[in-house]
Amino acid sequence: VIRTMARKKEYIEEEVIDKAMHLFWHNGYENTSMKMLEQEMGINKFSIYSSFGSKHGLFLKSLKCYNSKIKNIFEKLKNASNGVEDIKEFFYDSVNIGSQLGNKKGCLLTNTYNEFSESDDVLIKNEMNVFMSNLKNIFIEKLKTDASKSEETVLKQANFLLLAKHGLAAASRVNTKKEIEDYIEMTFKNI
Amino acid sequence: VIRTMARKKEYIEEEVIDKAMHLFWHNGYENTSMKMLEQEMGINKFSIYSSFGSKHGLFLKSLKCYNSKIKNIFEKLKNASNGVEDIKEFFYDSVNIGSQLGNKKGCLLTNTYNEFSESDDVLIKNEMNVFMSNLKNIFIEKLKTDASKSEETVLKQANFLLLAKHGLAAASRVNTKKEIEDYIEMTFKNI
DNA sequence: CCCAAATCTAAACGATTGTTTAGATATTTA
DNA sequence: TAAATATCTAAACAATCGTTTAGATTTGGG
Repeated sequence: VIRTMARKKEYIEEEVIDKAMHLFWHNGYENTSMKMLEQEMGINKFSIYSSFGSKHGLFLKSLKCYNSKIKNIFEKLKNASNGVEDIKEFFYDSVNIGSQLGNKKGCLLTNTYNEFSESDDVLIKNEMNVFMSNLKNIFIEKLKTDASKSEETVLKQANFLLLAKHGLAAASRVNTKKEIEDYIEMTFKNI
Repeated sequence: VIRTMARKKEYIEEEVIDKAMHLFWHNGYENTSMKMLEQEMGINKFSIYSSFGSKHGLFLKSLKCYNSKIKNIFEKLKNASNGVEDIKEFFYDSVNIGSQLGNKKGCLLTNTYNEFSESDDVLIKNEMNVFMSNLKNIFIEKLKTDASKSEETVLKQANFLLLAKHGLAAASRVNTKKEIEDYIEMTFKNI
């Protein structure tokens, strides 16, 4: 005899993941406790564990949630056709999306990259590396649209932009909008 | 009757602070436990508390220890006289000092800045702000040696370099030496 | 209508956090 | 040498960490 659904969940998983994601974004992984997650998500520990298995599982789900939030600015960059100028706009989009999604600073992925840089968490480090190499490939593709650049130049500039993007995300947590704009403008002067 | 020294300390404070500093540098504040500090410093909790009051106090001492370690590359920058070229060398010195002092990545002050960016720890945030504004002032002074730059340009470039330095320290934790060198070279191309 | 199953609340779990304390040990001075 | 005191070891402290469990509550199918 197959029995189906009994009692229904009183929350929507996507909604509570979104709330958890914002908390991790603001505090980082280690400085976000289950107690804080209970309060922010509006459900208790039992529900969190039955839905996501562990704090770590919830964090991975939050990273995927963040990825889907920023997907459109990646798509925008991919589909654009003005080369370097599009990358510059991508930089602006990247720092602006934080204020759009609840006035958060920096980038959750970059924050995570930094927090876990000395860790040996394979799952998360892999997630980070995929993100980084994807971004680098997009940069390369965009830079290649300028046929006058040698392949060596393209690679060098892609590396430069990758570090600049990483640094910008880190710095944007503690610097003003004006300073950030100046930084982006100066960065692309060199390309 | 005034009584003086009884039993002697079996450790030198400066030495154990140095070891604590390296541990904080590697793991950050929150991810360094008293247990780890006991092992690394080679003394037990009682001694740590009697010498430094608290984990927080020990961390502040570690920051000061780090400051004294990097003091000479700051002095070198101040006393040099080739303008922007000196700042560039300062960037190289900054990333190299980590490998000199025990193969550590990034900069303890920048790591701390990032870890405490959303905290309300006044003492530490103040320490960070002093460091940042000092650095900015040095940049300004160096940039001013080129009389052809307007004051506005000097300020803009100083801001740019400050963020670039911050970003470099963050990125240097996860990037290769080659990528970092490329980044520095590109950064100073148009300054 | 009743029983099985899923979800809820709320308490307890052992481990670890930073911090404190009790008592043994060593050193100095009178 | 004896009394005073600073430093040592090692255990205990309360609070919090992430995780699990026991039991009440709701739901749906037979």
